[in-house]
Parts: sequence; C-alpha cells; structure tokens
Amino acid sequence: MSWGFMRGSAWKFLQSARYNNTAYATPNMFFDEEQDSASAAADSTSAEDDLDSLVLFGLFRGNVVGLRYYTGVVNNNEMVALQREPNNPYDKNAVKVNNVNGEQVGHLKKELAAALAQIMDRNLVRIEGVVPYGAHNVFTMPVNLSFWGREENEQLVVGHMKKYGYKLEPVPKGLGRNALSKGAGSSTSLPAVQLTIEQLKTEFDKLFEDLKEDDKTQQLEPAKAVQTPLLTHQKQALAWMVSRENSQELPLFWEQRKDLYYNTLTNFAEKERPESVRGGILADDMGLGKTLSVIALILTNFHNGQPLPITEVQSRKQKTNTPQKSLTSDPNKRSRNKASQGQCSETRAMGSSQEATCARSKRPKRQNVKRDSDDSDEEWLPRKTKSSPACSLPSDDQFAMALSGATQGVKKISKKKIIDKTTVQSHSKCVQELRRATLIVCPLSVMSNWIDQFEQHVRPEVNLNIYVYYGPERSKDPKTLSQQDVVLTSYSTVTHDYANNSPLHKVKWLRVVLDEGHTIRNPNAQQTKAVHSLDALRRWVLTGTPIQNSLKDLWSILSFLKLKPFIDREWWHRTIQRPVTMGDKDGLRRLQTLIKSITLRRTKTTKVKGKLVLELPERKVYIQYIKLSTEEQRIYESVQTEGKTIIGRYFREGTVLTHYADVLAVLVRLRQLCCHPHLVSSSFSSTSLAARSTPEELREKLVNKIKLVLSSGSDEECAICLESLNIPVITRCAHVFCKPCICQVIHSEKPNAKCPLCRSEIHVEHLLECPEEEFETTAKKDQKWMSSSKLDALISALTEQRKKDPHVKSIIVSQFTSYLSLIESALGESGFMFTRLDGSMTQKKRTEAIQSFQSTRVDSPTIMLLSLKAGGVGLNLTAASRVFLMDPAWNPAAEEQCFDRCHRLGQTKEVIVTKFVVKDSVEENMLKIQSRKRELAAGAFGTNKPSGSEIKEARINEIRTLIDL
DNA sequence: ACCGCCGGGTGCC
DNA sequence: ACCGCCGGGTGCC
Repeated sequence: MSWGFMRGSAWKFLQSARYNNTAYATPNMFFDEEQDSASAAADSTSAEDDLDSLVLFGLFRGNVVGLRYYTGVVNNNEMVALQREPNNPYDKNAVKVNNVNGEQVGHLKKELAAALAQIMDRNLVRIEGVVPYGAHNVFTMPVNLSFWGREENEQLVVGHMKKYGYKLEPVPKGLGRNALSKGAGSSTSLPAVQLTIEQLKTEFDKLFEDLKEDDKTQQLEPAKAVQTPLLTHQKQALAWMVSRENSQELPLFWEQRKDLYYNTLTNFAEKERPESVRGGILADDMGLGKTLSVIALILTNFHNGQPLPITEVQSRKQKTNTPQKSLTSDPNKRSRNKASQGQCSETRAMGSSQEATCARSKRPKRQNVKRDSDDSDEEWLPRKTKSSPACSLPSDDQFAMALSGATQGVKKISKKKIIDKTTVQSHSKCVQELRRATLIVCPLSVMSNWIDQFEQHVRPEVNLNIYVYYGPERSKDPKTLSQQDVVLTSYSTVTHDYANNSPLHKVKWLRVVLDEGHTIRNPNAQQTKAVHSLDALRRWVLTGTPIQNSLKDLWSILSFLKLKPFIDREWWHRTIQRPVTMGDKDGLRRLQTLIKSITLRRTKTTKVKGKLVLELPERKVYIQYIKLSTEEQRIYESVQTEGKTIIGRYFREGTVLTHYADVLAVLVRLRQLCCHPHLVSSSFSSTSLAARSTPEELREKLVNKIKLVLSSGSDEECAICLESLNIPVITRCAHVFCKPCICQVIHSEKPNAKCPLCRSEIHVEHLLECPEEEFETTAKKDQKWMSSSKLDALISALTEQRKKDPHVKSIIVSQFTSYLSLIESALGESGFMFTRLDGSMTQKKRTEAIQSFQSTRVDSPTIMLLSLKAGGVGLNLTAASRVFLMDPAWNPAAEEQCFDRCHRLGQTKEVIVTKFVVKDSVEENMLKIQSRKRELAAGAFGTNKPSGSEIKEARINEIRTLIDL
C-alpha cells in the first residue's frame, strides 16, 4: 500500500479508529456528507485538547427522554453532561445525559441524537447542557444545549444541524461568543463584568501571590518526635495542614439545605455529605522548608489527631527500609538498611491488631464507640509505650492544647473527644481505621533528600518505619506497604505500578503527598492518571510553581485532591476554566476563593509579623590579590611579551579583528598562567600561525585554535547578541557566534553575508559547531605534579577555614575545567572531601554530585568544584556558605549568578566570596572591564543595542585594556 | 403520559 | 371498510 493511497479518508479512518475503541461504529463510516476541507481540519485535533479556543456557535432547546429508567436526578438549572453511546444496541447515535455525579439521567431524543452523533464523534462540536426545569419531571425534560467548537467548524456544524431540521438560536447579546472578544458570561449566569486581557493576566499572576497576607497565621508546635525546631512560618504551615486534615467543614461551593447538599456552581444536589478535602496545596517557595513541614505533619497528625509518641525505652535508631541497594554510596547507610528489614515482623503484628478493630466495629454502636477509643491508643502506639505511659501522655496533652488553638470552631478539645468523633464518623467505613501509611511520591532525584531529611528531623528514638518503594527488589505485597508509616516512591514507579497492577494502587493510604506536584500537570499523561487513582484520605501537593503555563495546569492537581465536582474535567472547565479565560469576573472570583481555601504559599517576600519569612543572610565579596612566584612571573612575562608583539602588530595593521582567534588564544594563555602553568597546552604556539600554509590548512588551524579556546572553559560572548554563547559555531574566518544569531545574519544579508566582526564572506554550510565534549585535559599527564601560587592561596584558605569549622562547605569555581582537575589533586593531598560539577557530566552524574554535596550527612563532601557555566539558574547549592572564584569572568553577571547558587533561599549562613586575582596581570585588567560592563548595564538600560561598529570598537578597546597596549 | 402513537375493533342515526 | 373514528395499550435509546 502506498502512502498516497493512505492519505485520503482511509487515513482519517485509521486515525479515528485508533482513538475510538468501537471500530465499526467509527463516525467517518456513517458520515456520508460533504467531506470538505473544513471537516478534515478538525479531525486531527481533538476539541478536548484545546478547550480555551472554542467559540459558542449557538443554543438549542432539546429534550431528555427516558428519565424513568435511570436513577440520576437533576435540579432546576443544573448542569448536565452529554455523552455519546455508540454501542447502544437500539441506536448507534444514542447520546446519554448524565448529571454532575456521572449518574445517567436519560437520553437525548433520538431524532436530535441522530443529528448530533456524527458531529460529536468527529469533535466538530462540543455540546453542553443545562436543564432549566428538571426537579419534578417524570418522563422527559427540556435541556438547553450550547454548541461550542472551533471557529472554522462553525458553518459546517450549523449547516449540518439545519439539514436535520434544527436551527441553532443565535447567541444572545451580552453572552460571550469568544474568549475576550465580545461580552462575557458563563452559560448559566447572565452577563457579568468583563475583564480585559491585561486585567486578567494581572489577576492571574496575582492568583498565588495574594495568598501570602491572609489569616493563616495560627501556629502549632510539632510533635516531640520532630527534633528540629520549626520556624514561625513552618509552625503556621503545620497548623494549617493539621486543621485541614482534621476539618469537618463542607468543601467550598457546597451548601447544606435541609437534608440535601447543594453544589452552588453546578446546582447539583445529593443526600450524602460531600467529603471534606483533607489536604491541599503547599506552594511555599523553595527553601522555606516544605519537606520539614510535611515531616512535622506526618508525626504530629499521626493518627486520630494524635502525634506519634516517642518511645523512651527504645534506643534503636529510626528505621529506613530499603529493598534495593542504597541510593548513596555510603556504606554505613547500606548496612543500616539491611538491618532494618528485620523490623518488618513488628509492624506485621501491629497490622493484625488493626484487623481486630475492623471486626469489632460491627458490634452494637454504643459499646463499640467507647471500646474503640480506648483500644485505639493501644493499637496505634508502639507496644513499648504502654509500659511507659508517662512518656507519651504529656506530649499528647500538650498536643491537645495546641490543637484547640488551631482547630476552628471547637473551643477546647480533649484527646478523647477527637477520637470519639472520628470513630463515629468513620464507623460505616471501618476500613478507614486501617489506614496508617503515608505515601510520598517524588521525582527520583529528590528521593534521597527525603531520606536525609527524615533522618535529620526525626528524633532517633522514634519508631518510625520508612520504606523506600523503588527498584527491582521492592516488595509486591500491599500489606507490607500498608503497615509502614511512610512509603517513599518515585513518579515513574507509580506510573509503572499503575500499568502493572502492582501494590501501590491497592493500599488504602492514610495520606498521599506529591512532591514537585506540578509534574502531574498534563491531564492526559499516564503519570497523572496513575497518581489520580491512588486511594488516600488525606492528599497533599507540594510545589513551588503551582501554575506554570495556564489555568489548565491546575485541573490535575484539583482532581488529585478529589475536589468535587472538579474531579471530572468537564465541570472544572465549565464552572471555572472557561468563565475565567473568557474574562468573567465571577469566574475569577470563584477561582480565587478556591485557590485561597486550599493553598498555602509563602515566598521570599512574604512577611510574618512585619518581618520577612526568611531574611537572606549577608553576602560579602572579597578580592584576594595573588603575587606570582618568580618562576611563574618569568613564564607569564615571556608569554605576555610575545603576545604583545603579535597583537601590537595587528593593531598597527588594523587587523585585530581578523586575527581575533589569535588574540583570544594569547589572552587565554595569560589567564591560564595566572592560575597554573600546567594549564597552558603546548599546542598553543602562536608561531604556528605566522607560518603560511595552504588556505585549507590555515583555516583548519584557526578552527582548532578556537575550539581550544572554547573547550578550555572561558566564558566567551557572542558579538551579535552580547549574551553567552548559545550553540557556539565557528566561521571560516574563525569568529565565534551563537548559531541562531549568525544564521539570522546570513539569512537577512543574503546572498552576500559578511562576518559581523571582520567582513569576510560567510556561509551557513561553512559554520562549524564545536564538538561538544573534548576533554583531553590540557594539563599534561606526564608533567610532574606541582602547585601554583593561586592554588597555594586556595589551599591555605581552605585549611584555615577547616580549622575554624570543619563543617563549613565551599564552592570552588573556575572557567577552566582542567584547572578544576589540578585543584582536585591538591584537595586530595590535603585530605578534603570534594565533589565536582561541570558541563561534561551526564544529568545523572550531576544530580548525584549536587545531592551528595547538599546532603547534611557528616561524611558528605565539603567542597564542590564547579565550572563557571555548569548548571542553570536553578542550581541550588545552599549547603555552601563560601565561594572561591579562581579566575575572573568576562561578564560580571556570570559571576553573580554563580554566587547566587548558594546565596539564595535556604541559605542560613553569611556567604563569603573570595575572588582570586593575580596582581598586575590580565586578570586585574579583566576586573576593569567588568566594572565598565557593570556601569553599562546599570546606566544604559533601555538605550538601543549597540551597532556592529560599536561592538567592534568596544572589542578592540577591551583587547587594548586587557593586554596593556 | 391530563400526551402522541400504534394497531385492533368497528362501521347510519 | 383500500376509509374515519373509537378507545385500550402503551411508552428511551
């Protein structure tokens, strides 16, 4: 079969058949109408995927029939969902009508269904229903249908309906047709105040920021099991989270009227009380201690509003059950993991007594309540606590008192009362009594951080079982998992588990916590579905960035929180997302209320009692001048003299820029000599350039030279965009630019593009990318190891610091990766523990390096060797409070960014930066250029970009300054 | 469903 | 009687 044959309707058929399980009822087969181009456009993109760009085609009053056959009921003005039912044995065109709870109410009348089936199946239209009068109908009821779709399909849909004898009513005035183009309003409420795009955008940006200054100021002392003292804002987080988990309040947008519960958004009502949302979104900025807050929550609201007590007798360390080989290479940890696996027998015993609770709860209620509350303590406290009640009780009482301050509406709660209430409440579902374990789902990269933090913050004598559910050895037994206190796992494991019917989804969790919760924002991703289907009473989402792109991202999170009625995307979309994107002020207000009620967010600018949540400690930058040794000075001066001669000649000839590569090579050599003589590769021989070879050979040499310049780690800039090089490429004339920049130049100057720096002819096909990882260390292996003046200065600074405080961590930064290697040797000699991060490392190695450095363990490395450009802005190295910048960068901003990797939220110590600069050298001249650039950046904001000639002028002047000419 | 529709019974007034 | 009309049976898709 040729592709040409496939391209027509057959292809379309295959495509829709793929997405539609009922192959024989695939709409295309019955869609015998004009298959014009407009309809083809809609086939490929599902209208579901881009709900925001839909317009309202028109309205129609239809009928719902067959009410008496179904249990679903609707109220006046209640929203209903329309669902195609292509497998209905009586009518392949059938369209089901469901209420907000997903219960079937009836069907659309068959004639109408016949008209709708095809256009619905082909995603040409999305139809929404509101029943204007639904309360007392027995056999049929009216339904107001609104037709939504992509603008280009409007005529097709309207024409199609007309053909079946249905004329869509035009959209009434004041009701929005388009997002933000005309009036606005939802299909249920009439014209609302509309916002402009700008207003909407501002409101949207403010959505999470507004949460900062509100009433979530209650504080709660954590359980004694938490050994780290909480900061004020963390106690606030704890109070808020505990009160949300124990909340008996109706969820937002629900009202009780007589014996029914009404949803005010959809007008849906039901007898059963909607579950409180026992959880929410903790959206604190990075560094505010979300992890600690959650650990405190787990220990403080451990069971029935009670903390996990400390068992005095137990001297055993806290347990970390790891079924796989330890995540870190730490041998201590590995042995501890092994030892802890024997621990399981104890938890199993506890599990069987939980079953006993379940059986008992079927007894007559009266007796039961009391017994349960009494027994409950026994079951949930580790056995040994019983023998030493003196230990656990004071902390419980303290907790009860603290809780009375934090729980709304209840004045004074005794411990007993809480338990009675909960027991009665969940009596019907005795299963809930079995729930013990908290599941923490996080990206694999932060899993070891959780383990570290548990070890750091939980008192060692506390008997807390943690199981790391990861790796091939993990237990497939749900019971093992449900008997843990904490199970840690990764998103990919949850996803894999979901597809393979493994235990994670069988356990009834007490609590599920999603770390970096924004990772589930794609509603169609398997991962999202896997996470949504976890069974838990309490649900939390931790994220620093709750909304990344649009409102759409929120749905997955809200659905995970089991926030009725938003679990189903349709109701979220109809009641919040669309009204908001259409600029409806009421919709926005609803969204704001919603977010406010379930989110706690503090940022670095949030204030508690007028003081910033976290005040960044000071940062001090010192320059330490280095004097070269006589020998180093001799080499430096000889290279400098040679370089000055060559570059001086270029200046006289006016050919500095055409020989830019040579110039840079000289400068790099000088900068390297300031650091360590061994950095200078012997292949740097400026005389080779002078020798005339064939044009091909010459170019080859130039290109090799610039490659050396690039791979030596210097921070070269693109002369076109003035930013750091993005995909560096080399021209035939040996000038280096960002690939996108120079390609644009070549494109716009077609066909005679010239190099912006030297005006030689340039062609796209001659551009050469620098081969990514060329890491022959320029420092020769056969050279005998020696130190350098700067290296000596570094080591003595580090040694002195270690004497003062051996736990202080440092970052050592250089642009030359080979220098980092030399430093490694020196560090090793002096017995420093270090790790390294540079551009050549795989993502996996990078995360490993970052984690081991950030770890608080006593045996973690105290030094991080960092290449200047390694890692993005996000790189977080707050474990360090000292920075040693071994060589100045061209661009002061690059240095600043580097300092900020440790001087950022989460830093608790004063940060001291030391810049090593060799006196009377190219480095000192670089400082002059830096301060010039700083002035430029500060003063000339908003002025035009410098022209080509200005750039050239500036470059030439820079070179003059650098080489002292 | 106090409808519409179907189909059998029926047939001057 | 190949109609009209009556009234019972019946009822989503």
